[in-house]
Amino acid sequence: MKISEVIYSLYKLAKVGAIDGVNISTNELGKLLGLSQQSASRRLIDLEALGYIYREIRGGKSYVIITEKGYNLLKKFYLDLRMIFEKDKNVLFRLRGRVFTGFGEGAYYTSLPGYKTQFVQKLGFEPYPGTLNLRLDLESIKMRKELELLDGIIIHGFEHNGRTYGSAKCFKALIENKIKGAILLIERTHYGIDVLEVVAPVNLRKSLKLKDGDWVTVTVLI
Amino acid sequence: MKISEVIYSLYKLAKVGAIDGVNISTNELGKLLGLSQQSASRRLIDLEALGYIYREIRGGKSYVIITEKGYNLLKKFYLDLRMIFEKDKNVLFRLRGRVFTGFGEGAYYTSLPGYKTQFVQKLGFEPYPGTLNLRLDLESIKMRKELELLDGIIIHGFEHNGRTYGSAKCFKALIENKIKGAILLIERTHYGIDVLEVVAPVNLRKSLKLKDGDWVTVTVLI
DNA sequence: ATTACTACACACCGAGTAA
DNA sequence: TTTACTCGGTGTGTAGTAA
Repeated sequence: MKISEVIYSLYKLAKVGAIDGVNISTNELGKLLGLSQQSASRRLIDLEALGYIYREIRGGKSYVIITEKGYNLLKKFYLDLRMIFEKDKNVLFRLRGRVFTGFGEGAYYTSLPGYKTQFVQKLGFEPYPGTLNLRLDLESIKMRKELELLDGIIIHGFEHNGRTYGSAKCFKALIENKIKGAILLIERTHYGIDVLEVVAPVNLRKSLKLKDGDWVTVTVLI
Repeated sequence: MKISEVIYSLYKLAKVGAIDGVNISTNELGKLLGLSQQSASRRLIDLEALGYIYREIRGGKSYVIITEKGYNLLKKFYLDLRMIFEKDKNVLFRLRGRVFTGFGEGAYYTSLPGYKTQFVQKLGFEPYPGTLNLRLDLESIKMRKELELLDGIIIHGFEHNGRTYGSAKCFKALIENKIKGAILLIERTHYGIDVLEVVAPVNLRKSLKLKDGDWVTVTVLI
């Protein structure tokens, strides 16, 4: 059996739920694969013999579940295709969260020369003293976790008068499709992973007329 | 030629750069595909005849570039796999666009019984008569193009009094993280691809206090 | 070195059919 | 209804070879 047929069959099976297990007749499968009932039956037999699926008869129909071997084969294809299609695209996340008032320390940190000079040099703007705090929605928290894994712009920590100041990872971002700024993933933050801190050259609260509870969209540019 | 072979061949070709164009001998391609030189040669001839690749001889070798038809086929395969593997992330895309006033025909179409009953049945709500028109930003237009390739919820066209009404593809969506509705990709629309039409059970302009030029974020859900 | 034709072999598909 | 066997036709791959 050709590898292309294995992949195509696993793909069609996965599409109807065979990763978690699916009850399907060979007739139905045949239609999905563009084959006769007889050929679909043989296809299942072959896939099972090769270890790509597990199969049994349940209620007269075939119950099919893709094995780990089959899952890994299909996933490798998926990841290859992702490389192909997402390679030279500005990978983009769009996070969304509600404004809230934080501890007010953002203003202190962003005005420290040890950080400020790095911001100017690496982000191209002098940050307005203070960060905009957003409490992210569920999907944005997932995206934030992916951002943690990515290489961003590193703002290095430093030591001053015996006190250490932690480092942060930044990504350039567009706030509300209007204002260029950056998001900060701060190493040692007092906030949880559901909080995102945003900096910009201007006072975001004022410029965008924001008040606590307002939703803000941040487009991360990579 | 079987579709599975077409996809597999395009995948291997894309992997070595055939989306942008690649110089490859039939011998090399044969090795990639697990075929003889002769079969690889025939494979290229067949793919070209079917319109999936463009091909010419350059410097003694075959220069191969995947056509739009081939690209779309492979991309659909990729997006399907993404749906399969990323289904636990239930956000597909986050589109963003500015409100504008359209021709006002949305109200007419959404109130037609031929469409309305399908909306209720397939989307689970009766649409407020009228659509919200959004002019998308650049990144959202790219996302919209990807949505065109995906399987969505199909609203079928129909004929009434000798006039035909086109079909549309829908995706459930969350507008401004607040209101459940759907986006419409209309088959025969008067607008360009930079326009997205949004429906919801309520008057979105009123509920979200929107006016022309306001930015709106639409989260497309699986 | 290339591509790609012709000829032939065989793997694969579907019809018929059994269970 | 199912699944899945046998068997015959054919699509697809390869070898040989030309250009």
